[in-house]
Amino acid sequence: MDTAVNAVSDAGYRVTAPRRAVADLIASRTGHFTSSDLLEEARARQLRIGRATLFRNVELFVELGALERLDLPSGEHAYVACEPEQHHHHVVCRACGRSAEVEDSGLQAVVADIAQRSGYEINVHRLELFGYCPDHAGVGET
Amino acid sequence: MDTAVNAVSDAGYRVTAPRRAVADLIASRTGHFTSSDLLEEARARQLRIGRATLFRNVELFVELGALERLDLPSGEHAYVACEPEQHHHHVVCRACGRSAEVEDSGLQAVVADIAQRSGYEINVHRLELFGYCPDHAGVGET
DNA sequence: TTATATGCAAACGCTTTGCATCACG
DNA sequence: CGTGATGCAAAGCGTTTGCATATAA
Repeated sequence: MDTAVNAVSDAGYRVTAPRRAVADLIASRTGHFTSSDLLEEARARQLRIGRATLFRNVELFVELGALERLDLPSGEHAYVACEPEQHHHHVVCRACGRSAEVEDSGLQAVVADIAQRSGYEINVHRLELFGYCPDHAGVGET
Repeated sequence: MDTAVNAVSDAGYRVTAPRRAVADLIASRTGHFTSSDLLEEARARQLRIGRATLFRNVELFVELGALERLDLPSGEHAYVACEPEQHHHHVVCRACGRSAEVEDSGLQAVVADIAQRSGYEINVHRLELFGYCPDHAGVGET
Protein backbone atom coordinates (compact mmCIF):
# COMPACT_ATOMS: atom_id res chain seq x y z
CA MET A 1 0.00 0.00 0.00
CA ASP A 2 2.50 2.59 1.08
CA THR A 3 5.17 2.08 -1.53
CA ALA A 4 7.35 4.87 -0.23
CA VAL A 5 7.52 3.33 3.23
CA ASN A 6 8.27 -0.06 1.71
CA ALA A 7 11.07 1.44 -0.30
CA VAL A 8 12.50 2.83 2.91
CA SER A 9 12.65 -0.50 4.65
CA ASP A 10 13.72 -2.37 1.53
CA ALA A 11 16.67 -0.07 1.26
CA GLY A 12 17.67 -0.88 4.78
CA TYR A 13 16.61 2.36 6.41
CA ARG A 14 14.59 2.42 9.59
CA VAL A 15 10.88 3.03 9.44
CA THR A 16 10.37 5.73 12.01
CA ALA A 17 7.36 7.78 12.96
CA PRO A 18 8.71 11.01 11.44
CA ARG A 19 9.54 9.11 8.28
CA ARG A 20 5.98 7.85 8.00
CA ALA A 21 4.67 11.31 8.66
CA VAL A 22 6.73 12.77 5.83
CA ALA A 23 5.53 9.99 3.53
CA ASP A 24 1.95 10.89 4.45
CA LEU A 25 2.50 14.56 3.80
CA ILE A 26 3.86 13.75 0.39
CA ALA A 27 1.07 11.34 -0.44
CA SER A 28 -1.56 13.91 0.40
CA ARG A 29 -0.18 16.45 -2.05
CA THR A 30 -1.61 16.86 -5.51
CA GLY A 31 0.71 19.29 -7.26
CA HIS A 32 4.34 20.05 -6.73
CA PHE A 33 5.63 21.46 -3.49
CA THR A 34 8.78 22.74 -1.86
CA SER A 35 10.34 21.39 1.30
CA SER A 36 9.15 24.51 3.03
CA ASP A 37 5.60 23.79 1.94
CA LEU A 38 5.82 20.42 3.64
CA LEU A 39 7.30 21.94 6.73
CA GLU A 40 4.51 24.46 6.92
CA GLU A 41 1.89 21.79 6.54
CA ALA A 42 3.54 19.58 9.11
CA ARG A 43 3.28 22.41 11.56
CA ALA A 44 -0.30 23.17 10.63
CA ARG A 45 -1.11 19.54 11.30
CA GLN A 46 0.73 19.71 14.59
CA LEU A 47 3.05 16.91 13.58
CA ARG A 48 6.15 16.56 15.66
CA ILE A 49 8.79 16.75 12.96
CA GLY A 50 11.90 18.85 13.20
CA ARG A 51 13.00 21.01 10.32
CA ALA A 52 16.19 19.09 9.80
CA THR A 53 14.40 15.76 9.86
CA LEU A 54 11.99 16.89 7.21
CA PHE A 55 14.78 18.05 4.93
CA ARG A 56 16.72 14.89 5.56
CA ASN A 57 13.75 12.74 4.67
CA VAL A 58 12.85 14.64 1.56
CA GLU A 59 16.39 14.01 0.43
CA LEU A 60 16.03 10.35 1.30
CA PHE A 61 12.86 9.97 -0.72
CA VAL A 62 14.52 11.59 -3.69
CA GLU A 63 17.34 9.10 -3.34
CA LEU A 64 14.84 6.25 -3.24
CA GLY A 65 13.07 7.56 -6.31
CA ALA A 66 9.76 8.20 -4.58
CA LEU A 67 10.21 11.89 -5.11
CA GLU A 68 11.68 13.81 -7.95
CA ARG A 69 13.10 17.27 -7.82
CA LEU A 70 11.86 19.78 -10.34
CA ASP A 71 13.55 23.04 -11.13
CA LEU A 72 10.74 25.42 -11.82
CA PRO A 73 11.25 28.18 -14.38
CA SER A 74 11.21 30.59 -11.45
CA GLY A 75 14.31 28.94 -10.09
CA GLU A 76 12.58 27.35 -7.15
CA HIS A 77 13.25 23.76 -6.26
CA ALA A 78 10.05 21.81 -6.03
CA TYR A 79 9.25 18.14 -5.73
CA VAL A 80 6.64 15.80 -7.12
CA ALA A 81 5.78 12.34 -5.91
CA CYS A 82 6.39 9.62 -8.45
CA GLU A 83 6.47 5.90 -8.85
CA PRO A 84 9.98 4.59 -8.31
CA GLU A 85 9.87 2.85 -11.66
CA GLN A 86 12.21 3.48 -14.51
CA HIS A 87 13.48 6.65 -16.06
CA HIS A 88 10.81 9.18 -16.90
CA HIS A 89 10.04 12.87 -17.06
CA HIS A 90 7.27 15.14 -15.87
CA VAL A 91 4.85 17.52 -17.49
CA VAL A 92 3.90 20.17 -14.97
CA CYS A 93 0.79 22.34 -15.03
CA ARG A 94 1.65 25.99 -14.60
CA ALA A 95 -1.77 26.70 -13.20
CA CYS A 96 -2.26 24.01 -10.57
CA GLY A 97 1.13 22.37 -10.27
CA ARG A 98 -0.26 18.96 -11.01
CA SER A 99 2.07 16.77 -12.97
CA ALA A 100 1.98 13.69 -15.14
CA GLU A 101 4.75 11.25 -15.80
CA VAL A 102 5.74 10.63 -19.39
CA GLU A 103 8.03 8.12 -20.99
CA ASP A 104 10.89 8.92 -23.23
CA SER A 105 9.03 8.52 -26.50
CA GLY A 106 11.88 9.24 -28.85
CA LEU A 107 13.95 11.38 -26.56
CA GLN A 108 16.68 8.76 -26.40
CA ALA A 109 17.15 9.12 -30.12
CA VAL A 110 17.32 12.90 -29.88
CA VAL A 111 19.88 12.71 -27.12
CA ALA A 112 21.96 10.22 -29.07
CA ASP A 113 21.85 12.53 -32.06
CA ILE A 114 22.95 15.49 -30.00
CA ALA A 115 25.77 13.45 -28.48
CA GLN A 116 27.06 12.60 -31.89
CA ARG A 117 26.88 16.13 -33.22
CA SER A 118 28.41 17.78 -30.20
CA GLY A 119 31.06 15.18 -29.54
CA TYR A 120 30.02 15.05 -25.91
CA GLU A 121 29.47 11.78 -24.13
CA ILE A 122 26.04 12.34 -22.60
CA ASN A 123 25.04 10.27 -19.62
CA VAL A 124 22.50 12.36 -17.76
CA HIS A 125 19.57 14.17 -19.26
CA ARG A 126 16.67 15.96 -17.78
CA LEU A 127 13.64 17.13 -19.68
CA GLU A 128 11.18 19.40 -17.95
CA LEU A 129 7.92 20.34 -19.56
CA PHE A 130 5.63 23.10 -18.43
CA GLY A 131 2.22 24.00 -19.70
CA TYR A 132 -1.39 23.49 -18.77
CA CYS A 133 -3.20 20.33 -17.82
CA PRO A 134 -6.53 19.44 -19.44
CA ASP A 135 -8.41 21.24 -16.65
CA HIS A 136 -6.53 24.47 -17.23
CA ALA A 137 -6.07 24.45 -20.98
CA GLY A 138 -5.88 27.84 -22.59
CA VAL A 139 -5.45 29.67 -19.29
CA GLY A 140 -2.17 31.23 -20.23
CA GLU A 141 -2.63 32.16 -23.84
CA THR A 142 -0.55 35.15 -24.73
CA MET B 1 32.24 43.11 -30.63
CA ASP B 2 30.66 43.07 -27.24
CA THR B 3 27.28 41.67 -28.08
CA ALA B 4 26.10 41.61 -24.50
CA VAL B 5 26.73 45.32 -24.07
CA ASN B 6 25.01 46.03 -27.36
CA ALA B 7 22.02 44.05 -26.22
CA VAL B 8 21.88 46.18 -23.11
CA SER B 9 21.72 49.44 -24.97
CA ASP B 10 19.45 48.06 -27.67
CA ALA B 11 16.99 47.09 -25.02
CA GLY B 12 17.00 50.62 -23.69
CA TYR B 13 19.05 50.01 -20.59
CA ARG B 14 21.93 52.24 -19.63
CA VAL B 15 25.46 51.16 -20.34
CA THR B 16 27.18 51.73 -17.04
CA ALA B 17 30.64 50.88 -15.79
CA PRO B 18 29.43 48.10 -13.45
CA ARG B 19 27.38 46.67 -16.27
CA ARG B 20 30.40 46.53 -18.53
CA ALA B 21 32.42 44.96 -15.76
CA VAL B 22 29.88 42.19 -15.29
CA ALA B 23 29.82 41.60 -19.05
CA ASP B 24 33.60 41.26 -18.97
CA LEU B 25 33.50 38.84 -16.08
CA ILE B 26 31.05 36.71 -17.97
CA ALA B 27 33.01 36.85 -21.20
CA SER B 28 36.17 35.70 -19.48
CA ARG B 29 34.54 32.54 -18.15
CA THR B 30 34.88 29.23 -19.91
CA GLY B 31 32.58 26.87 -18.05
CA HIS B 32 29.47 27.51 -16.05
CA PHE B 33 29.50 29.65 -12.94
CA THR B 34 27.26 30.83 -10.16
CA SER B 35 26.53 34.43 -9.25
CA SER B 36 28.70 33.93 -6.23
CA ASP B 37 31.57 32.82 -8.42
CA LEU B 38 31.34 36.07 -10.31
CA LEU B 39 31.13 38.04 -7.12
CA GLU B 40 34.23 36.35 -5.81
CA GLU B 41 36.13 37.03 -8.99
CA ALA B 42 35.00 40.64 -9.08
CA ARG B 43 36.46 41.07 -5.63
CA ALA B 44 39.65 39.29 -6.55
CA ARG B 45 40.01 41.66 -9.46
CA GLN B 46 39.32 44.59 -7.18
CA LEU B 47 36.38 45.68 -9.29
CA ARG B 48 34.05 48.12 -7.65
CA ILE B 49 30.80 46.24 -7.96
CA GLY B 50 28.30 45.84 -5.19
CA ARG B 51 26.77 42.49 -4.43
CA ALA B 52 23.28 43.67 -5.33
CA THR B 53 24.43 45.22 -8.58
CA LEU B 54 26.06 42.01 -9.65
CA PHE B 55 22.96 39.97 -8.93
CA ARG B 56 20.78 42.54 -10.63
CA ASN B 57 22.92 42.47 -13.73
CA VAL B 58 23.14 38.72 -13.94
CA GLU B 59 19.36 38.74 -13.91
CA LEU B 60 19.36 41.39 -16.62
CA PHE B 61 21.65 39.40 -18.86
CA VAL B 62 19.44 36.35 -18.45
CA GLU B 63 16.49 38.48 -19.47
CA LEU B 64 18.39 39.68 -22.52
CA GLY B 65 19.33 36.13 -23.45
CA ALA B 66 23.06 36.64 -23.11
CA LEU B 67 23.10 34.28 -20.19
CA GLU B 68 21.16 31.15 -19.51
CA ARG B 69 20.46 29.63 -16.16
CA LEU B 70 21.28 25.97 -15.69
CA ASP B 71 20.00 23.86 -12.87
CA LEU B 72 22.84 21.53 -12.09
CA PRO B 73 22.07 18.01 -10.89
CA SER B 74 23.41 19.11 -7.52
CA GLY B 75 20.63 21.64 -7.26
CA GLU B 76 22.86 24.65 -7.73
CA HIS B 77 21.90 27.44 -10.03
CA ALA B 78 24.63 28.12 -12.52
CA TYR B 79 24.85 30.22 -15.64
CA VAL B 80 26.46 29.90 -19.04
CA ALA B 81 27.05 32.62 -21.56
CA CYS B 82 25.26 32.12 -24.83
CA GLU B 83 24.43 33.80 -28.05
CA PRO B 84 21.08 35.54 -27.79
CA GLU B 85 19.88 33.70 -30.85
CA GLN B 86 16.92 31.42 -31.01
CA HIS B 87 15.78 28.65 -28.74
CA HIS B 88 18.44 26.14 -27.88
CA HIS B 89 19.76 23.87 -25.16
CA HIS B 90 23.08 23.14 -23.55
CA VAL B 91 25.27 20.10 -23.11
CA VAL B 92 27.37 20.58 -20.02
CA CYS B 93 30.64 18.85 -19.21
CA ARG B 94 30.58 17.36 -15.74
CA ALA B 95 34.33 17.56 -15.52
CA CYS B 96 35.14 21.09 -16.62
CA GLY B 97 31.78 22.81 -16.80
CA ARG B 98 32.26 23.81 -20.39
CA SER B 99 29.11 23.76 -22.42
CA ALA B 100 28.03 23.62 -26.01
CA GLU B 101 24.83 24.88 -27.50
CA VAL B 102 22.71 22.42 -29.43
CA GLU B 103 19.64 22.87 -31.57
CA ASP B 104 16.40 21.07 -31.11
CA SER B 105 17.10 18.27 -33.59
CA GLY B 106 13.84 16.41 -33.25
CA LEU B 107 12.96 17.50 -29.77
CA GLN B 108 10.00 19.52 -31.00
CA ALA B 109 8.49 16.34 -32.35
CA VAL B 110 9.04 14.52 -29.08
CA VAL B 111 7.45 17.32 -27.14
CA ALA B 112 4.48 17.41 -29.48
CA ASP B 113 4.07 13.69 -29.04
CA ILE B 114 4.15 13.98 -25.28
CA ALA B 115 1.63 16.80 -25.39
CA GLN B 116 -0.75 14.68 -27.33
CA ARG B 117 -0.39 11.64 -25.10
CA SER B 118 -0.63 13.49 -21.84
CA GLY B 119 -3.37 15.89 -22.85
CA TYR B 120 -1.29 18.78 -21.54
CA GLU B 121 -0.80 21.93 -23.55
CA ILE B 122 2.96 22.30 -23.40
CA ASN B 123 4.47 25.71 -23.97
CA VAL B 124 7.77 25.67 -22.13
CA HIS B 125 10.36 22.96 -22.23
CA ARG B 126 13.84 22.71 -20.93
CA LEU B 127 16.30 20.00 -21.81
CA GLU B 128 19.50 19.77 -19.85
CA LEU B 129 22.24 17.39 -20.86
CA PHE B 130 25.19 16.43 -18.74
CA GLY B 131 28.16 14.33 -19.65
CA TYR B 132 31.75 14.75 -20.72
CA CYS B 133 33.19 16.96 -23.42
CA PRO B 134 35.67 15.53 -25.94
CA ASP B 135 38.58 16.56 -23.70
CA HIS B 136 37.19 14.64 -20.75
CA ALA B 137 35.62 11.64 -22.42
CA GLY B 138 35.56 8.51 -20.34
CA VAL B 139 36.43 10.28 -17.11
CA GLY B 140 33.34 9.22 -15.31
CA GLU B 141 32.86 5.65 -16.40
CA THR B 142 31.14 3.64 -13.74
C1' DT C 1 17.98 67.48 -16.01
C1' DT C 2 15.91 63.47 -14.37
C1' DA C 3 14.95 58.81 -14.35
C1' DT C 4 17.79 54.88 -13.94
C1' DA C 5 21.38 52.41 -11.79
C1' DT C 6 24.42 51.83 -7.89
C1' DG C 7 26.26 50.73 -3.25
C1' DC C 8 25.69 49.60 1.26
C1' DA C 9 23.97 47.14 4.92
C1' DA C 10 20.54 44.81 6.82
C1' DA C 11 17.11 41.36 6.30
C1' DC C 12 15.43 37.06 4.30
C1' DG C 13 14.43 32.33 3.28
C1' DC C 14 15.98 27.92 2.54
C1' DT C 15 19.01 24.49 3.96
C1' DT C 16 22.73 22.35 6.69
C1' DT C 17 25.33 21.13 10.82
C1' DG C 18 26.83 19.88 15.59
C1' DC C 19 25.57 17.45 19.19
C1' DA C 20 23.02 15.27 22.87
C1' DT C 21 19.07 12.22 23.13
C1' DC C 22 15.88 8.70 21.47
C1' DA C 23 14.12 4.43 19.60
C1' DC C 24 13.93 0.88 15.68
C1' DG C 25 15.39 -3.57 14.73
C1' DC D 1 21.70 -3.26 23.06
C1' DG D 2 23.87 -0.47 19.48
C1' DT D 3 23.60 2.24 15.64
C1' DG D 4 20.92 5.00 12.95
C1' DA D 5 17.46 8.73 13.39
C1' DT D 6 15.73 12.79 15.66
C1' DG D 7 15.22 17.51 17.47
C1' DC D 8 16.92 21.72 18.54
C1' DA D 9 19.19 25.77 17.84
C1' DA D 10 22.57 28.08 15.63
C1' DA D 11 25.14 28.95 11.65
C1' DG D 12 25.68 29.18 6.57
C1' DC D 13 24.91 30.72 2.16
C1' DG D 14 22.84 32.71 -1.78
C1' DT D 15 19.90 36.30 -2.76
C1' DT D 16 16.84 40.40 -2.11
C1' DT D 17 15.35 44.95 -0.42
C1' DG D 18 15.14 49.86 1.23
C1' DC D 19 17.04 53.98 0.60
C1' DA D 20 20.20 57.75 -0.18
C1' DT D 21 23.56 58.87 -3.74
C1' DA D 22 25.72 58.98 -8.28
C1' DT D 23 25.43 59.07 -13.26
C1' DA D 24 24.12 57.97 -18.23
C1' DA D 25 21.51 59.88 -21.70
